[in-house]
Formats: sequence, C-alpha cells, structure tokens
Amino acid sequence: MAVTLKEVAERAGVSRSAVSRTFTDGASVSDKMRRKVEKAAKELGYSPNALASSLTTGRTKLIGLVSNNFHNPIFLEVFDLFTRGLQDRGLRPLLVNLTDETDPENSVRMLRQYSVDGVVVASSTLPPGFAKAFRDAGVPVVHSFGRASSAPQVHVVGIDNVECGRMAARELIRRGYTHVGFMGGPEGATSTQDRYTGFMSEMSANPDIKVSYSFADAYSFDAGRREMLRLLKNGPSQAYFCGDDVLSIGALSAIDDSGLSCPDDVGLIGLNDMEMSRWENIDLTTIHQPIRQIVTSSIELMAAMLDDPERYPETRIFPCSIVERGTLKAEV
Amino acid sequence: MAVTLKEVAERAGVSRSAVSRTFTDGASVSDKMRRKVEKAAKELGYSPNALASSLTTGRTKLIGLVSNNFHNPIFLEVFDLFTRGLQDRGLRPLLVNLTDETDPENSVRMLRQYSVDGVVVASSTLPPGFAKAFRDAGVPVVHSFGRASSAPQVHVVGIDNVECGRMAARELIRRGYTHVGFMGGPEGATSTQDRYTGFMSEMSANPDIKVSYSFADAYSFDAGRREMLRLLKNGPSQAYFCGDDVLSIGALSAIDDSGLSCPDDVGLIGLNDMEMSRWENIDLTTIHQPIRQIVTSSIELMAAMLDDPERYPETRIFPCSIVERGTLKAEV
DNA sequence: TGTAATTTTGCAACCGGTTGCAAAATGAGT
DNA sequence: ACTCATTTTGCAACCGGTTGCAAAATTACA
Repeated sequence: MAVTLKEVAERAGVSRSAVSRTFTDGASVSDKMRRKVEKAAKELGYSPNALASSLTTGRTKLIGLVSNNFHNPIFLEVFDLFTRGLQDRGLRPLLVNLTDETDPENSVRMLRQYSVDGVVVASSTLPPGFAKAFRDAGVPVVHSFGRASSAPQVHVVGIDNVECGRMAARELIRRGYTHVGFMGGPEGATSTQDRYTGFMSEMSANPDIKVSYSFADAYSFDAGRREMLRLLKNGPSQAYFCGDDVLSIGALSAIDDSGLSCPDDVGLIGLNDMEMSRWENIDLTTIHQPIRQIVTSSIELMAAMLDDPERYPETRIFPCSIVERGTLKAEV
Repeated sequence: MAVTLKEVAERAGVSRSAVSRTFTDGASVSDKMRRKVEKAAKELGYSPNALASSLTTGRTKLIGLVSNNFHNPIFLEVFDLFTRGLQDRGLRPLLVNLTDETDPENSVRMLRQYSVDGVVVASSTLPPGFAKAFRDAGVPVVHSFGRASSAPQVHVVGIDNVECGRMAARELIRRGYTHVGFMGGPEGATSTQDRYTGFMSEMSANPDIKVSYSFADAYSFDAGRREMLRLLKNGPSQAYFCGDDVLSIGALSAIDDSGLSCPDDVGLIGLNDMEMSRWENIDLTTIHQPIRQIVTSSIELMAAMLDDPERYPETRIFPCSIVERGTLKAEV
C-alpha cells in the first residue's frame, strides 16, 4: 500500500541510502541528488515510515501521556496544552487512561513495547512511586502536578500543595472566620494529603479557631456535592477550603440547593482557578494554579531529558496566588 | 538498553524464531519450548518490541484520535470513553490536537508516518471531506459526531442534527413561545449548520412565530456568554435554542449577570446533556446526545474495519431526546 | 520395529529504514 | 593537466522482529 524507500530509489535511479539521506537532515547530499530524489518522492507520494526509522535511530518521538483525571474539567485544559506543546516540538502523545489503576506495571510494559521516548505522568493523585517505575525501567519521565520533594527521584513539576493549604488557612483566618473546615479530595491522593497537612499546620497555630475536616471520594462535581450535603446536614462550618475547584463547585450546588447562600451562610475557597471558576454564575474564590507554566515547563524538561537522559532529577515548583471572587465574605 | 529477541534466544539456547513464536499466539510451539523461552524471557525482563513487529505484520494497533474540540467539557467525557474503549481492545490512541487547523493534509501525513491502523475523527465541526482524506490515503477512518449522510463516503457515527434542530423548535413552539431565536456555534461547523437548518425548517411551518438567529464564534462558554450579552443589549427573544450546552451555560451566565432570570425573562434549551448540565446550579433543559453509544459504536466500527478494510461505509445515527430541566417555562 | 503422517524447529529472507566505510566524483591549487 | 583534499555516493550490515519452507523430531499406526 504505502510507498517505500526502495521504490523511490528505483524511480530516481539512485541507491536507497541516497533517498534515506535526503530525508534525514544533516546528512550529506548534493543538490542535484536531492532534487532527483524529491522529484521521484513527490511523484510517488512517498513519506518515510517513522517507526521503521526508529528501529535504527532508537527514537520514536512518541511520548506517553499518562493520566487518571478524566473527570476534572481542568484536565481538558491540561490535555489541550500538552498535546499542543508536544506537537510543536514534533513529539506525539500516546494517551494512556489509567482509570482506577494505580499499579504502574502495566503502563510501563505497554509504553516500553511502543518504545516511547519518554513519559509524562499528569496526575495530582498518584504517588511518587508511580513515576519512579518508569525511571527504573530506563524511560525518561516527568511527573506533572506531582508531589513536591526536596530530593526528587524523578522530575516533578507542580505546586507546593502544603503551602497552598497554609495559604487557604491564612486567608480564612484573615477574613475572621472562627469555625472552618477542610474538605479534601480522595484521601489517598497526594495533593489532598499535602493540602490537608498545610491547612492543619497553619490552623494549629491558631488554637481558638474550630477546625474540622473530611474527604470527598473523588475529584469530581458529584463527590463534592455529596460531601457538602452531608456536612450541611450535620451542621456546617462557616467556611471550607475545598481541595479542588470542581469539588467547590459541587459544594456550591449543594449549598444553593439547600436554600442556603454562599458566602453568606457558608464560605468556600477552592484550588486550581479553572476556566469555569471565572464564570459569572459560579464566581469562585480560589487559589490559582499556573497550569500553563506547569505544562510548558514539563515539556521543556522532557525535551531536555531526551537530549540528556542522565540529567539529574529536579523539582520545579510554581507559586500560587489567591484569586478573590465571590465565595468568601469580605473581612469582618 | 532494552532486551531483544536475540538475547532471549541465546539464553534459552534456541532459535530466534522459536522466541518469536512463543510470543505470537496461534503459532506452533511445543510446551517444552515455550517453558524454556518464557523462563529466559522472564529472567531477562524481555517484552517484545511492538513497533519492530509492526514492520512485518503491518499492524501497529495505533489509532489516531483526532479532535479540535478542546474547549468543550463534553470532550473530556469523549476522550475518557475513547481511551478506555480503545485500550480495552488493545488499541492505543495517538492523540492529535488540530487546534484551528482544518486542512487534513498534515494530520494525514503525520499519522501515515506513524503507520496508524486507523483514525477516529472526533469532531462535530469538521466537514465530511476531512475524514475522507484519510480514506483516500488508505487509512480506515470513522468520523464520530460527524454530519449524517445517506450516502456516506466514510463511516459516520453521530446524531441527526437537522432533526435535533426540529426537536428544539417543536419544543419551543409546544411551550407557547412566540418569539424565539437560534444561537448557533461557529457558522462553519457542520453541526451548527444542520441544527440551524432543522430549526428553521420547523419554524417556517409556523409563520406566526417570530424567529431570529445568530452565531457564536466557538463552541465555548465565553463565546456563548459574549453572544448572549450582545443579544440582550439589542432586545432578546423569549427563548433560544443554543447549539450546544456549553454555549447555553455561557448564555445563562450572561442572563444572570444582566439581572435577568432564566427561564422567566429568557428561556434556554441546549444540546448535548453534558454532565455539567445536570448540576443543580445550572439545571439546563437540553437535548440529550448519547455520547456513550456514539463512542462505543465508533470503536466497534473501527474494530470491524481493521478486520475488513474494504467494509462499505455506513452511517450510524442515534436518537436524541429532550431532557426537561429548569431553563424553559412550563407550557403557557 | 519400521514407515508414514504430523508437529516442531531452525534457516534465511524480509519488513522499511539507517549508517560506517571505502570507492567514486568533484573541487582546489599549482 | 596532475596531485591531493574534500565531498558525495553506494555497498552491505544492521535495527528487532516475522514467516515460508524444508529438515528434524515426534507421534500414529500397522
């Protein structure tokens, strides 16, 4: 079906190597030769087989893009940014949906079978060990949105979730709330754990503030809504730090639905600043996570690793900032 | 770095063919041989190189997943379903983000270079010719969410957008609205055009109803919001059929923001029934598009084409139905 | 136990490219 | 016109697998 190198070579009356060389840049070909080959190639509609060449060059330009967050709208933005960024560098994303899998073994095996040049793990819930498994298998890996570490075993790009927890706590304190809650995502998620740690550590310095906590069972609207309905029934706190915008929006819906008002009855602060949080009918006060920079930086790091696989693992943490909108009361 | 067939063969003291055969099912290998090879393979941590084998078998199990809808949250659901469905069949999605490209040439070339076994075009905006380009290049293709046709040139799976337009029109009429509008997505999108056609055809049978129309410049929240703000300034209709839920939600935000109420001042009916439309703080009346079935069916069709590439192109259309929620007035 | 039918195995060529090396062609310099 | 240095080209081996074919091994049957 497809036209091969050999056919082009025959048509142009030259050797196969000559054809190969005109299609690999940096190779030595005379102008005359190049023209002859390009003519024949065009006539036959030839384009080189990337996979065949990968056999000898050892590079496929395939990048595994592994994620398990297909229910959080922010990940549509993330996928958009990743696919574009990778494409711009001539890399091709091979998308892997982990669903509920947390064992890296299958993904590692599969992605090695496809000889991916590298892997981006885009997940705020998977433990560091997940990405580590790729490194152990000799595959360059970047963990985006992963847990920050001062001694990372793989490249990590993301935010300081502990600090975000503290920020949220400080913000609630600053606004004069005296009875607050932490409503996290799934308890096993590293991001939830870290945000919890930060939030609680800051609160423990303020013993006069009453603090409660609980966890939704997923980073999703429904989970946030369910959890908030439960909280409302048991007598809610004055304000909550929700571990993610999509949880906040679920919580918001529960509050509205119970005939209560946000921020008058219950205040909310989220984390992510996803597009939807800006929507005027949501207008969520939240902590901005710079996903654009995180993605760009992850791709940069990946590209750097492709050049130097031995590169020393590094952690890149981007600062977050509070975006004041309408779901917390003005300072009292 | 990676362990090869040859090394396993040497370790097991057998021929390379023997190793190859133990890893391809249906091949003739004795039990004794299989055990010997598997032992050696396990010891060395061997797993076959899928791309190398694709050279001779002619199958990569790679499927190009091409889309340009990275700003419509419903596509996160679509990607989730596609990636899972493909993975379940041992197929691997190679994701292509078209951004604003509408010329198939680049994608066709790139996906052929990677020898994909097939391509799924997941887009409600691209014209039939886009998918056709893959077929012309000899690549099996399914156009999901594409324009229905009675004489399709490629497999198309989706809904009857013209009929959806009619449904929306009938619903607005049934509810007694006498002054209605069509607020479409981008004018060039096939889905917009078809929904417009259906809507108008039904309306033309009801000359006493006043009808207007306009188009947002993207299928996105912001575009819907902008367009509705413009409409509100110029004196809006009583109710609108928005060409997509995400547009409706943008419109909703514009309405709320202008101090008006939906459905009391302006009614809305959307199309898609995405997860978010169910959220209680949105509660959008809409036309349900059965995306789960569309995706499942697309994958089925793709799998069938892999077995029989000459398969005659077919159109699979799934029925839609109205989901009554809170953004249209009860019948008057 | 001998022979024929059947299964298992290895050889070698092939898939579609790349690349080191040496031979051929070109260009520079006198 | 004749060296010598430099560039361009083709040969052949290789990347990591698969597969048709014939030889070797096993099994069936008399």
